Amino acid sequence: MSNLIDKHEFKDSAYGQLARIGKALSSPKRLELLDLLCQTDRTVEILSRETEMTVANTSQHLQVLEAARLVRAKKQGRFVVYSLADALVSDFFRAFRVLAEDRLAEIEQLRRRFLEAGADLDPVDAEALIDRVQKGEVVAIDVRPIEEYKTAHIPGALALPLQELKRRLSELPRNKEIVAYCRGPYCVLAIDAVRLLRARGLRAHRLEASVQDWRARGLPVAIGMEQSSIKALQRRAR
Amino acid sequence: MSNLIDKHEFKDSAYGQLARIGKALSSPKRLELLDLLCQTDRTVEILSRETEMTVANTSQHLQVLEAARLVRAKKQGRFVVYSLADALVSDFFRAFRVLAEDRLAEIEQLRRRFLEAGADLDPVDAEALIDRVQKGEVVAIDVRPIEEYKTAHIPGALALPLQELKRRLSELPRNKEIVAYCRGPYCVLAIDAVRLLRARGLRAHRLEASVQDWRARGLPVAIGMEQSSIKALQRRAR
DNA sequence: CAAATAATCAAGCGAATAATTGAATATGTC
DNA sequence: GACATATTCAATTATTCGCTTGATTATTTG
Repeated sequence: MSNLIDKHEFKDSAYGQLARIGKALSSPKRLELLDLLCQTDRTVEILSRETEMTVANTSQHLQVLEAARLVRAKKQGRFVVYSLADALVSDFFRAFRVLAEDRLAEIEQLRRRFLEAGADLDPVDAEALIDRVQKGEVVAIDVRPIEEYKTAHIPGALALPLQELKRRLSELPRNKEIVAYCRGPYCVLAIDAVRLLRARGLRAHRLEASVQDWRARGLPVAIGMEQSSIKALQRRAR
Repeated sequence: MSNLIDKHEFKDSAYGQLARIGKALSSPKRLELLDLLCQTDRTVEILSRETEMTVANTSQHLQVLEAARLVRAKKQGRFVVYSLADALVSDFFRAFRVLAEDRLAEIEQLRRRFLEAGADLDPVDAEALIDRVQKGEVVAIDVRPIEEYKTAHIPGALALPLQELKRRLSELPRNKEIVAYCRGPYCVLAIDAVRLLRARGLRAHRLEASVQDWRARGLPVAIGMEQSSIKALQRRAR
């Protein structure tokens, strides 16, 4: 009977365990890491570069997330690849974001202040997008790094990472509307892409939703590379 | 253009705002307060008594929750009544608890160690409960404080706060099965109730679900006082 | 208007946390 | 087996957090 615990211990440690998850979500940098891992798996070094932290610091934050069982570490050769512990975590993170945006008007204000310069980057209606892509009315481009595209992307979207966008402008039709998307509301890749495209005289818009938001609405998601993107790569290789 | 912000500021403060919610959820005591407020509104003093904290400390924690817009304070006379900012918060808290239980096996172990003494307090099948209550096969009792019962309870359940249980034992039929419920998995009221009833020779079981869990499953919820509970009160008044 | 009550504020202390730095541990390559 | 690379560990510092104590601000009651 030595391992019996009393009411207070029970309550305190039950809430204490819950708080472990809360603590993991209480640091901006950890949330950024989690958001990145929602897109695709990554090594410590890549994560440290993307979040602009030292490797040691990144490693420590990742260990906090791991202790809360939100992410998992897997050793591959001399790399350690971190990934979400479960798809449920991605869903939860989205719910967390929605709650936060709902509660904290400050986030919305921030976004507006940031977007002010680029005028309206008119968010696009998600439901209508797939049809218009299939009909060839618009070209959807995924401006995230290629690994994230491979993990999951919007069906019919062209893989066109922001870094390559300037060099590959000729691949885009000048007479069609272009819709760019990235990791979601806090990601600036699509915003940059739209600004660049508009500066070159193209009709570009931004889809604010991420692939995860897309999936959460019950819309289909594609994985791997698509023919159109492979062809584009081959054209460039020549 | 002075209020424009750059990418880094945007990203940092967006995640910073998110982290405010995370911080609010990172303290066991704050989670306990939130869990209590999911049941019903309360004044600072009552909350401080229920969580066994000083009033000043309770007040401070509540202000953190308020800053994260998870709860709302309303001055009523010389009391300040805190309540959930929104019903969404209750849903989110449940999702948070589910995620935590899913991730942290430690919580389940804790519960098992705690329940060991009382043997199995056989959790009851929620779906079947309503029918059995209506057919008169079982008596459901809500052992939370009466205010929480009034805010929301399982239809047909008798309001029988744990504190009054000992005195009002005679109201319970000795030949029927009794199902007690309280605030949910981390609440010990129903556990105590079942132990007491069993010690008196009654056939008692515990429903682990809270009213909120009940509602989340799409099952009906009643508010206010029910006839059966009012009659019981009147019988006692005579 | 004074007394009592409810809640908040302000100051202070010890513990926990985030980030830096440099060393240590694996792992793969020459 | 020496070396380079990826990651973690350990020690340090500045900051933040949780909690206590005592004073202060509202509001009701006598």
